Amino acid sequence: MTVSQRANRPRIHIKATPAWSPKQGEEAGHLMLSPSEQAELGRLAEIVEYRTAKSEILAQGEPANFLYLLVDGVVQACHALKDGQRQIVAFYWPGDLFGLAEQGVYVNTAEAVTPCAVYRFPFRRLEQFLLENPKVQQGFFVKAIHDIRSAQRRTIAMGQLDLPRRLAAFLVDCSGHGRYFDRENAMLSLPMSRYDIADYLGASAESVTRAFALLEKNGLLLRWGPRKLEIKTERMMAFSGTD
Amino acid sequence: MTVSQRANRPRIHIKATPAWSPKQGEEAGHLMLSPSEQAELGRLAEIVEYRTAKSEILAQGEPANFLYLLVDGVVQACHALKDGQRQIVAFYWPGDLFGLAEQGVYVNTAEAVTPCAVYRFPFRRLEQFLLENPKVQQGFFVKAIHDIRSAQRRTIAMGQLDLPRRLAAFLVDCSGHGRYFDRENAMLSLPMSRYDIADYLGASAESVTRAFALLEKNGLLLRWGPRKLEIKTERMMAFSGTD
DNA sequence: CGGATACTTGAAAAGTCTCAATCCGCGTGG
DNA sequence: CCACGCGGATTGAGACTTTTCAAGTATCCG
Repeated sequence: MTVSQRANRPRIHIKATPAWSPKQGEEAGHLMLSPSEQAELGRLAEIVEYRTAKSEILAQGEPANFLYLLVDGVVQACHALKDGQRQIVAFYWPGDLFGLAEQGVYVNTAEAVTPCAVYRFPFRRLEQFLLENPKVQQGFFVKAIHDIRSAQRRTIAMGQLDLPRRLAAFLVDCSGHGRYFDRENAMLSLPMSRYDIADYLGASAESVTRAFALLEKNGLLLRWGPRKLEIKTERMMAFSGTD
Repeated sequence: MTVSQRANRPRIHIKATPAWSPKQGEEAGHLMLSPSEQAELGRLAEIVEYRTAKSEILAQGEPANFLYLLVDGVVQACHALKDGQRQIVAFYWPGDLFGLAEQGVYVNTAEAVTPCAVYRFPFRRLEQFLLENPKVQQGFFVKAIHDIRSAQRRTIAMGQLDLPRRLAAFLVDCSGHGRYFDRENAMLSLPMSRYDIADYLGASAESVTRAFALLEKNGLLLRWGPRKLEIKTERMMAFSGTD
């Protein structure tokens, strides 16, 4: 882990679909921040880089002092149960916020799936800043609502879809993140392992493999390697129930 | 459904556990609103009452013009899939907000489980009000974060817990809502049917019944009637994995 | 190139679903 | 007030999905 103070910082991009129709001038799928808001927000934060996969960024049960904005890479939020089982609650992609806390304590562990870079905001100062910048706070609010929707979609998938369909929905999801999906050849580079996918889908790794085999048999994808998949996007979406 | 303009309105109570430790003076588990904020917010809203169970409050796919605050009763959010399956995404209890929208359209259908009363806020005016009242907006933000946590807990339950445990967790949840749980006798009055519970837990109604039978056999509850349950709260929490 | 890890496959066991039949409880009308 | 009827709730049996455990194979990284 490296904390950097480099001058040349990436723009603050927060991904979110609004609850209401986007207003004119808004960049599709991203919150709109004015240059000065960008700058001030950026001043609150440090950039931190995690160079290796599986680096732990924050731990379930620890005091929560920071909110994180993922700039580059993929991060997973894991929740450990008493009996040792773990559920991957979410995968985060660039533009996502993470570091969910309850009563001052992190609810999940966040770890790097790939090497990654994050903005790290001290909670207290961020809270103060948001109070003084209602437009920005509204942006964070919209992002929170966006995340509620994602979480609900996931609940629906877990409750109603069988494993092959859940997997299909997951792959469609992954294909929405440009950095790992080459639209040209419909080639998806999965950053995470079968075990991670299994813990995300609430299934065993073996079942995930079997579900992959099924999707391949039905012509929804081709496995060029365990993590190199050619996706038949239309069929995949139709099958998963994702409209 | 009845829209009322009665002068004597209930207080606006929004239930939420904060992400950070509550500050002194905050009412435990509720957002803190000053009397004037209460009054102004109240002025934005209408009170609407739904006198019969199963009344539809808002419908999936319809244009979203209002955000709802549940004052009294129980409401469920149902999501219908293309193939006709339905998932109950959430049950709402007094103090909960509902009416989740995406791009101006409701994502779920909300219907009354019991007769109920709600505050109904026009989105646009509420949005404006929140921009002008950062403290209140922060409150709504905290509520949204609270709801993200609930949704994540649900994901974990769906992914990791078998049906009896999911049911136990659900019952523990229900027992947290005073109006339907008599702490004196540990007697829970379920407002919803087996089918509703099934669609909430992602299971069949028959399986839910069998799970009830199992919990009873193991001494975690007593069924006085299908919807009258004596809960052994400690054992139930221990079993469900709810700390 | 070798070793460790990740992935895949097979077979038996467990959990849940579906379908069908039955039972209960509550509100209605006689 | 009681009998009836209907929807909700329960129970049983067989089918199907997913898990678990065990073994084998591919892949990646040093």
